[in-house]
Amino acid sequence: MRPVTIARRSYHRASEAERREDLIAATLDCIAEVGIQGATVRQIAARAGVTGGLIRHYFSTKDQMLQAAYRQLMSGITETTKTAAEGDSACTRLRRFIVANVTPPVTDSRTLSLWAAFISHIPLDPAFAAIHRESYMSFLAELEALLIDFFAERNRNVSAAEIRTYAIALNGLIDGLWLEGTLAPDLFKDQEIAETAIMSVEALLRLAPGELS
Amino acid sequence: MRPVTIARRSYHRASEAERREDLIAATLDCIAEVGIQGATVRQIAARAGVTGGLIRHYFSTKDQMLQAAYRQLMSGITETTKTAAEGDSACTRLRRFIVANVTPPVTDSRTLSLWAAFISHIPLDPAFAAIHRESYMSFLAELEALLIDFFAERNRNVSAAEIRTYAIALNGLIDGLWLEGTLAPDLFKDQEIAETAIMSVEALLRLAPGELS
DNA sequence: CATGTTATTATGCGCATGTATAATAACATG
DNA sequence: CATGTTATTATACATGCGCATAATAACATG
Repeated sequence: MRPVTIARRSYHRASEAERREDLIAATLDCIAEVGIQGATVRQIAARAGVTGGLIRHYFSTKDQMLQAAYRQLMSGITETTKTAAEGDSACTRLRRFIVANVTPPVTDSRTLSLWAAFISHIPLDPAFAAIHRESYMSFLAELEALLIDFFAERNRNVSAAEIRTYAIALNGLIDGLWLEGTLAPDLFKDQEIAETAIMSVEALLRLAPGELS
Repeated sequence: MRPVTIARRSYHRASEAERREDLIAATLDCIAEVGIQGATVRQIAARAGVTGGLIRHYFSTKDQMLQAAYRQLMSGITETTKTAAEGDSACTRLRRFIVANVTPPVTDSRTLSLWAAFISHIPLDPAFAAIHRESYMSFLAELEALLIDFFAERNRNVSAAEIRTYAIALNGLIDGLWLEGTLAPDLFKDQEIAETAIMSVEALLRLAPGELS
């Protein structure tokens, strides 16, 4: 046999940060499109434009890559809603925060599919449970801060314990409406979920109807 | 070679109904314990006490078995809470229904893990979406019936549209509290979730504090 | 421009997967 | 008690999986 030169793919050496980002993005894309079962190392690598072996260079195991993807998903959601919650008055900020959580781009079937896939791993793997806990507590803290400002603005005296209870209830309501509104959007009229959210929060906080609008 | 008699497992011929039930139960057990990734045909069969090949005798594909399992999971939950919602007055029935939804055995990490695993398949597979829709609408109908009775009992006139809005909001709240209370039970004091649920529903329905207890 | 480092490709291994098919044990029926 | 039906076991097959390792192309450095 004479020596044969085997053609080899040319490639680009990326920085660690951007390669990791690409791999995580590809992981999320894969899970969203073909489920966590179909999100194989090879598929993810293909979607990221690299070959399978590279993954082990950035993540010691596939599971660790999944955890990184979960972390990024949740911090992305938190970021989006936090950005939406801006405005002059505390009332406006609270309203915008609520609406943002039950409106696109947060109500998106891709996001939901990803969220659920990771949620189902929480009882099986402590690492996923820790990530959930962190993002849940951060969400709760954000909500509590908004509520404190809101009540201060109205000179209504509310104890820390009450704030916490309100935050838990509001978070539950928002989560549930987000879930159902995203899972079966055609069951609801346009804006129905957002309007229901606002009306319900007014009631939950014992405000007068329309006080939040 | 002389003829060899190969030993073969002895077995019991079960009725179609009970075998299907066993297989579905084994499927749910498997998903809950090792996730949807680990729930392989062989593992499920082993847990049901049969060999792998049998599954194809009852389900034409693994996916169809998963769908059957999802259907059974949801109808089980619906059944449990419906049974809990009994009592003399509509007020009692409504209160018990709410509490049942955020209290064991419904708040159970096994149930949650199963629920989430299936939810994540909804955007990927219309068959799962149909099952979700059916169970959601049945839940909503149950809630609306309870609310109609409740308002009738108090001679409070509420339109059908308002009933629907209330049901959507209550369902969201219940779902969300169930979710968070089950995912991280240690974050909450004993009964905190159930008490928050009752207080919140009172507020949502614009009742006086304590009116539901 | 030569050299060393390493990010990336390429390839292989052992094993598990879902499904198809043939043999057979269990039971129903007459 | 003989016979036919079929639920169940057993086995095989092609494929894909996660992970390990060796070769190499790309780039940084002097």
